[in-house]
Amino acid sequence: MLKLFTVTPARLRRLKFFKTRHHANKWYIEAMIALIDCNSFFVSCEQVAHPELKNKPVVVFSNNNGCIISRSNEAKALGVKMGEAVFKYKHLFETGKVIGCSPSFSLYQKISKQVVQALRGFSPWVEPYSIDESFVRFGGTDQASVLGPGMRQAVLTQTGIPVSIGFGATKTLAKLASDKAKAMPGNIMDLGSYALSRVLNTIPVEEVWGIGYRTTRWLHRHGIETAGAFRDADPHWIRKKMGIGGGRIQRELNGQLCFPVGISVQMPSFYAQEAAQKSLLHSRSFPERITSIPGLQTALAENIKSACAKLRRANLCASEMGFFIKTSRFDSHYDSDAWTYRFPQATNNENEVLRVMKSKLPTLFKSGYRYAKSGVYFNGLIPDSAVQLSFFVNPREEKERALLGTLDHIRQRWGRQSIIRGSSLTSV
DNA sequence: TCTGGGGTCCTAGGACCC
DNA sequence: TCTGGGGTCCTAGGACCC
Repeated sequence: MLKLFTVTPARLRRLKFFKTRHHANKWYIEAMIALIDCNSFFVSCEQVAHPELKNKPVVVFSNNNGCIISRSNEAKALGVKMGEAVFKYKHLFETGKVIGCSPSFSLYQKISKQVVQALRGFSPWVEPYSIDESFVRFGGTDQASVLGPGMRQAVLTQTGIPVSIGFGATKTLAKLASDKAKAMPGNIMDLGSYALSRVLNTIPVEEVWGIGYRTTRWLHRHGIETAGAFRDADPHWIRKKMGIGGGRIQRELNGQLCFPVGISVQMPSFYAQEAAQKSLLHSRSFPERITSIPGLQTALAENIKSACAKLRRANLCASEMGFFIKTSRFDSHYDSDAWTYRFPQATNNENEVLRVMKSKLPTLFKSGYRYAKSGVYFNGLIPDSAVQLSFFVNPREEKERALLGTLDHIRQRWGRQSIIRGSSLTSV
């Protein structure tokens, strides 16, 4: 229930679409929120593209085929765990008991958009939350028992992707419901229609959206083990100890809407046109450890080129950049160093970024360290049309801009390695 | 000697999410 | 031997201003 405003009779007539109720001298508008969660999304996408993989134990690997990021039900049944290193299941892959796929993120993004499109047929309020999840808002008079199977069928026919759907009065409750839905027949769960208090008392508090590892440990120390116990804890104490975020989660568990649909907490970057993206990061683990400055420089140059290409594709410029190098947290000495730099003028020109990186890298580098990963990030993103041209425009600037646009074009058409700079060959 | 009470903006780091 | 990549939000503390 969403406490919006004092409801006058005139407003009430306009809001007939929603169910309203009166409680403790306040009017509430009842909304119903659904969270649609694609089942084993990356694997399901691979099965759409390669139907012969259906009903088989299949997993999708991360970049470098390092760890497992998606599993089919058959693979789960064989004991393959989410996020685990691939080498731990070497025997399963070598004997052909489990099929492993390298990831194709552009395929996943394409199908993700199709899923969102299918959902838009049911409500104007669809908020993509992650690559495989969307929130959808309905009016209080809509029936979950009708909408659930309808949406599930529509997504399946239009995209081939099976989904689980959870309904609740708030995003937090809908999220919990969708977790439960995975184990329900039909993959649909309506927490609004259940005896909510009893269900919440059976759910471990760490399963609540926004309660992570640190908070869970802290809550346990204070004897709060379940979602129900968290909901019933003293609100002032929660607000004081956990901040504004904790207070919101608690209120949402009580059915009071704090995270409206449409205002995204987090939005996948490829939906950036729907909500301005604020930062952009590109990072990669190395196939082998790197121990020299030239090696790191080559890796960072790759990071920078990819990140700048992303910026230009999105017609964005960055006000600030940063880069980092780190060792592996599985090695004996974990170490991470980063440096940020504010541009005199927002840019997406990789040559400028490269210059900054090359000049600063030697001061970050520590000899004797075995580096495992590098990355570059951009903050303060603004549309490139909004970049204020400096009074003293570098005449080279315009030429470089044109050249980069041409390079982007060629790489898009003939592949990333089709054209490279002579200078990038010498830096290895 | 005694030394107010706001406000804003920025940044680094923590926590969490998928 | 081998362990992903990409995001957001909130808070505390410092600088600065009147």
